[in-house]
Amino acid sequence: MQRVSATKEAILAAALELGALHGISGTTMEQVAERAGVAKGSVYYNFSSKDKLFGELLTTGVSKLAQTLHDARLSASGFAGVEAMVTAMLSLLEANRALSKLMAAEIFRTDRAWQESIFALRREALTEIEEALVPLVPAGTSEAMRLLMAGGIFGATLMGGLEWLLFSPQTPVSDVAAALLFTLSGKLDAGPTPPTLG
Amino acid sequence: MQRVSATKEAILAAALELGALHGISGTTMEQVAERAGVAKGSVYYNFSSKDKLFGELLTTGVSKLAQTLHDARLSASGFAGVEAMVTAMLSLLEANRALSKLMAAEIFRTDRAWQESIFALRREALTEIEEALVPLVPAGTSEAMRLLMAGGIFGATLMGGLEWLLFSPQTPVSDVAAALLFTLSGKLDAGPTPPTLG
DNA sequence: GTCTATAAATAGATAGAC
DNA sequence: GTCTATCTATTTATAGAC
Repeated sequence: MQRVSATKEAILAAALELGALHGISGTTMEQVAERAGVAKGSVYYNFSSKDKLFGELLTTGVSKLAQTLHDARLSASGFAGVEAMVTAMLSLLEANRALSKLMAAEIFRTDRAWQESIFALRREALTEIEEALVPLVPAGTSEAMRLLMAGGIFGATLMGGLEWLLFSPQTPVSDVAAALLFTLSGKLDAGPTPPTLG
Repeated sequence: MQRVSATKEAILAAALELGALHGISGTTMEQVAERAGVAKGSVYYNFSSKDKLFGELLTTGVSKLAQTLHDARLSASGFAGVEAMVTAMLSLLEANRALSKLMAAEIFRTDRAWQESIFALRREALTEIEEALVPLVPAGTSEAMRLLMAGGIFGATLMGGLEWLLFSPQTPVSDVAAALLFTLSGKLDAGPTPPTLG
C-alpha cells in the first residue's frame, strides 16, 4: 500500500536529476522517460503534462524546505534559532543537491504554471526566518525590513550552500555553517539594540 | 564609429528581457527577433548561434558585476569596504533587473557552452569579496572558508536584492542595504577576533 | 545588412495495441 | 499500466533574393 507507485517515483527522480542538470525547459519528457527506464507513454500516464510533473516536484521540494525551517525554528530560541535554521537548511541542501540547484534556478521565475504555489511556499519559508528575527532586531523594525533580512539569510544559505556543494564538497557541513554564521553573528547575536532601522 | 551596431544592441536587449522572463532555454530566436524588431535572419547574421548570443550577454553581465565589486572594494577599507560592495551590487541589480534574474538562474548551471568563462568571472567576483574579508576574520581562517563567507555575502545580496526588486520595489536602495548589512555587521564590524574557525 | 522561405531535427502530447 | 507509433507544432539554423 505504497503512496506512490515505483514508476511514479522513478519518473520524479529522473525529472529531478535532469532538471538540475539542464533546467526544466532544457529537459525533455523523452529524456525523463529514458532515465526513468520507462516509455514516454508511461510518463504521460502518471503526469498529464510536463508542467504538472515539474510543478509537483518543486512544490514538494519547497514545501519540505519550509517544513525543515519551521522545525528548526522551534528547536531553539534567540540567535540559536537562526543557527539551527541555517544548519538544518544546509543539511537539507546536502541531502538534496539536485533539488537545491533546481530551486535556485526556478525560485524567482515569474512565468510558470505553478508560480503561485511556489511563491506562497517560498514566502512561508521566509516567514519562518522572519519570525525568528523578531526578537533579534530593533523594536521599530518593520515586517518588510525583517523579510528583506530573512531573504538575505535565505540567500546566503542557499548560495553559500551551492558554492560548497559544487566547489568544495569535501568541507564538512559544520564548517560551512560556521563560516556562514560567522558573517551573520554579531549584532543579531547581541540581541535587541536601539531602533535605527525603518 | 559605434562599437556595436544598433541592430546588435537591439538583439542583445531583447534577448536579455526575454531570457529574464522565460529563461534561456525557454526563449526562442524567433521571439528575440520579433522583440528586437528584426527578422530572424538578422539575428543569425549578428550571432552565429543561440549559445553565442546568450553567452555574450552573460559574460558581459557577470564581468560588469565583478568590475563593480572591484571598484567598490577599493573605495573603502575594513567593514566599510564590504558595505560599499553590498550597496554597489544592489544598485547594479536595480539598474539591471533583467540581467540579475538571468544571472541568478544561470550562475550555477553546469552544462552550458559558456560555463567555463562564467565560472571564472563568478570566481573573480567572489574573490573581490573574499579579499575584503581578509582583515575582518580571525587570523587562522583559511581561504576556502573566506570564499564560503564571500559566497554567503554574495548570495545574501543577490537573493535579498531580487526579493526587493520583485516584491517590494518601492523600498529605497538605502533601506535594503541597511537591512542586509544589519545581518552582516557585528563580528565583522568589530574586526579580528581570536581564531576559532578552520 | 536585412529580408523571406524553408530545411532538418526535435518537442509535447495522444491513440491504441497489448 | 506500459508499450510503440505517430500527430502536430515548434525550434535552431541555413539559403538565397534584395
